[in-house]
Amino acid sequence: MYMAERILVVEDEAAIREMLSMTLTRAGFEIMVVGSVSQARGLIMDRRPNLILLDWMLPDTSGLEYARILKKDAMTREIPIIMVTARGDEGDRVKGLEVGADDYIIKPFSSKELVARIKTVLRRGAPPGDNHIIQVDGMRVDLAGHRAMINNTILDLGPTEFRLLHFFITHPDRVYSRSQLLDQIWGGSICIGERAVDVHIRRLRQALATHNHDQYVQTVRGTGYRFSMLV
Amino acid sequence: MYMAERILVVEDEAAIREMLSMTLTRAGFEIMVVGSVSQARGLIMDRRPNLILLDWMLPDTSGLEYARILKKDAMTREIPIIMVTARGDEGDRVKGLEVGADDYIIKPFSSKELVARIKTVLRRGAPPGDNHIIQVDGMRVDLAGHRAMINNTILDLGPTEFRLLHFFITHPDRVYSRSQLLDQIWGGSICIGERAVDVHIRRLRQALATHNHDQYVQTVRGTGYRFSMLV
DNA sequence: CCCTTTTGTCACAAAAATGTAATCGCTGTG
DNA sequence: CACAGCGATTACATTTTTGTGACAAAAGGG
Repeated sequence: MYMAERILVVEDEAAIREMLSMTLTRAGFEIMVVGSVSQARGLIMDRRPNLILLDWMLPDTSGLEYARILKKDAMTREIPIIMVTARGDEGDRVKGLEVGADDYIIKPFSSKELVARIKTVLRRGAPPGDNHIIQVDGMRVDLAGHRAMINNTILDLGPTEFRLLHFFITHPDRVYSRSQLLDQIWGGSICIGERAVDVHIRRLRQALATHNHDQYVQTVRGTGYRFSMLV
Repeated sequence: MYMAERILVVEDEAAIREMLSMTLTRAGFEIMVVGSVSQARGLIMDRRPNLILLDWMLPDTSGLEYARILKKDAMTREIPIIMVTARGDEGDRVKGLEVGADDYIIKPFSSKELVARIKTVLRRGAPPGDNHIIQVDGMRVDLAGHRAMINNTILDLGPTEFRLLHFFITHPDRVYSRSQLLDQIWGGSICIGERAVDVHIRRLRQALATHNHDQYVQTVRGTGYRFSMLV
């Protein structure tokens, strides 16, 4: 099962927005489009994108500023950013890259070029050397190494269980319904019975249980599941 | 007292030069910037750098050629080199590594990535007198001699397997997708089926298995492969 | 130009992951 | 206590992904 990469487009010009959504959808990406940084903030926490296409000029905060914020927050640092700029000014490009953007593209651009760059950046992944490891109470999730550990013992997880644990550990203390989890972990546009979530929750619990950490995955009757350190 | 590492940047594009000097200075390096190989020659004797950042395309001598010269001269052989290549030159990177470059980075790159790579290469720093041999847990990869050994026994590897092992051993504990490996080891602009990676992984494993070191090459289902000392 | 080595592809085998459905078990309610 | 509602568990068929061996094309080396 191929899972589409999710791209967040932050762009205020309606015409460009339209063009982008058509191009990217046709290229097989799942896209979310917003017109301002404030809208982006809300979305990004709930539906973490694999890449952000960020316009330089925006109505509220400037794209540059937002990129800086994103790259400062450990939560979002890993998400690659492509800046979209109207000017060909080299100075802008330098500033953009300096803030931590991964690439930039100058308007007007061909859709082919855009898609090519997006694919390159996605494939490149995070730079080597900075192993962004999330660690909570003896539990570690290493996204780059695609490994989960408890007290230095490697946890044996299937792909879906790994994604589930990663999602949970980055979104603790909050209940998610089965359909929300399907959206988040399986991707937006799939059709799977909700009960499948139960099964994967169980598989995750089983893996955690070997180290007596299964109490962190909690059932909220009638609502869904929650990951929390508090018992 | 800590002495800043000195980096020589050889780059002809003014914009990139500017970005590099700002980035590297802020990262705490002492930097020297020149625009051509001939300028570099003069400087390098007077003020020996700890690392050279070398553009692939230069006005006089090509970066590749200069790297070869540097690596041939006993005086400069120990200085690590990072090649900077433009998108599209990717196919040639193999040559860069073979000539003795320690790493390469593709334009455009984020400043974060660059700094991370520089630090990695500097940390790796070859002990004096040692002809660039990377050694981990009884495994040795001798880039100059194009040989790999385990416990003083020479491993019989094909060229591709050698590059694969070299890449893995210098980038451990991190999963790489098949397409990333194709990029890194074969070069970006080639068209090869992704499954070719499987085959070479297998050949590498076979070679390592004769010394019971094959468990280090690990499959991460649905994602790619990883080299790690941790089982 | 012949011979050897290296490479990439393919087809099939093997293994692992996944989603479903049937069943079991708990909990609260009337 | 029977029942309904909901989650837990299990088994299993299916699908997806990887491993493996054979093979022919390509690349080098004499």
